[in-house]
Amino acid sequence: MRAVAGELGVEAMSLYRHVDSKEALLDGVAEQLMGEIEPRGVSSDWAEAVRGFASSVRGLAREHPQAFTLLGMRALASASALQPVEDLLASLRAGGFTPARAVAAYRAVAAFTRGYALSEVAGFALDEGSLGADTLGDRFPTIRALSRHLASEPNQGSFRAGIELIISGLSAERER
Amino acid sequence: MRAVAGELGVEAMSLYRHVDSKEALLDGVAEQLMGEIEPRGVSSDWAEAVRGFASSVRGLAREHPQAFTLLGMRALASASALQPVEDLLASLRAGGFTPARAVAAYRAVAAFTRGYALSEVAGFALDEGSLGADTLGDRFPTIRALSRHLASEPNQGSFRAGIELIISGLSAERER
DNA sequence: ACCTGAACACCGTTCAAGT
DNA sequence: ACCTGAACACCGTTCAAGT
Repeated sequence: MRAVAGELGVEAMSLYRHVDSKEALLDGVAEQLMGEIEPRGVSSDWAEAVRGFASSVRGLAREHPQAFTLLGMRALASASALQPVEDLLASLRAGGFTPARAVAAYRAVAAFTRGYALSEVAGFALDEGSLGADTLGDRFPTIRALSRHLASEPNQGSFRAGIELIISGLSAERER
Repeated sequence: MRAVAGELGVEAMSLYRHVDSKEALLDGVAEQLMGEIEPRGVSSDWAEAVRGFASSVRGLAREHPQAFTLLGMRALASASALQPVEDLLASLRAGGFTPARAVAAYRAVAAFTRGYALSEVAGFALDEGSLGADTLGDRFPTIRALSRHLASEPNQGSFRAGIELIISGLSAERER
């Protein structure tokens, strides 16, 4: 609070005229962050809407890695934070998903995206350097054998592959 | 630190004999938490290994919701935290995934699981009560229409559905 | 209405000193 | 080797008082 106030050229106590507590202020930051996602409207292609939602959220994480952490364990319910959710759900419904399946699809996409973005911000950190190579070889032969792949930069590819996996699963489900 | 020390019947400064800082202590808690997952060994059924990994991690979140938050933004690399990862990767390799595809599959599963568990701990909070019903109806018609489904308790079903989606996507990919 | 001084009850951490 | 007293430089927050 003191730092924020300092940035505004004011004393810490002044902030309490405008927010109830530090936690409420951080809630506001998180909502503001989600509000940065530019609305895409309802897409006629549900898979494209999934890709758009996911890459928008990941973009937030890359632009504001510190603040993104706040989204990790907060349930947002402000108007600005809900627009992207509305658009995605509407696209899924328009794409032929039943209400129950649209919600399930949304949750799967949101969970993957949130988890991936947080992992990326934290650093995946399974490269060979971060462990004693000896115990690694003995106890974790597979991790050792795959260390080259695990160490590769968390890149666009690995993220895209994940959402395509989910989209592929959703397509299969939709056809049944 | 003062609270932890109190729990141990000791003064706060004593802890610094054993840990470098509060952050290091929290790293230790996170690693201990992951270490609570009982090893399942290498499964001959990769899909079953995916289900086991995912439900183990989610079980952690439900048993220790507060501590689980620590996993949200930490990259773990301790031996105890790596055993479940080793087992899953080994099962995927044994199941016929190439090194690159096994790593991609692991990342997708881990990201979804982490994201879902964190959302569940935070509370999904998209029920009708958490928003002014008026603005909801006007600006977010789809959320409003789906509010009954969105409000439903984050249950076993919604989680299972998500991993089955990923497993289904992985199966399709594996066959290509 | 908005800001501030002074104060309260805390933090994590260091360091010299104790046993 | 392990613990502690005292102290430092901080926190978030309240409240009466200022303009």
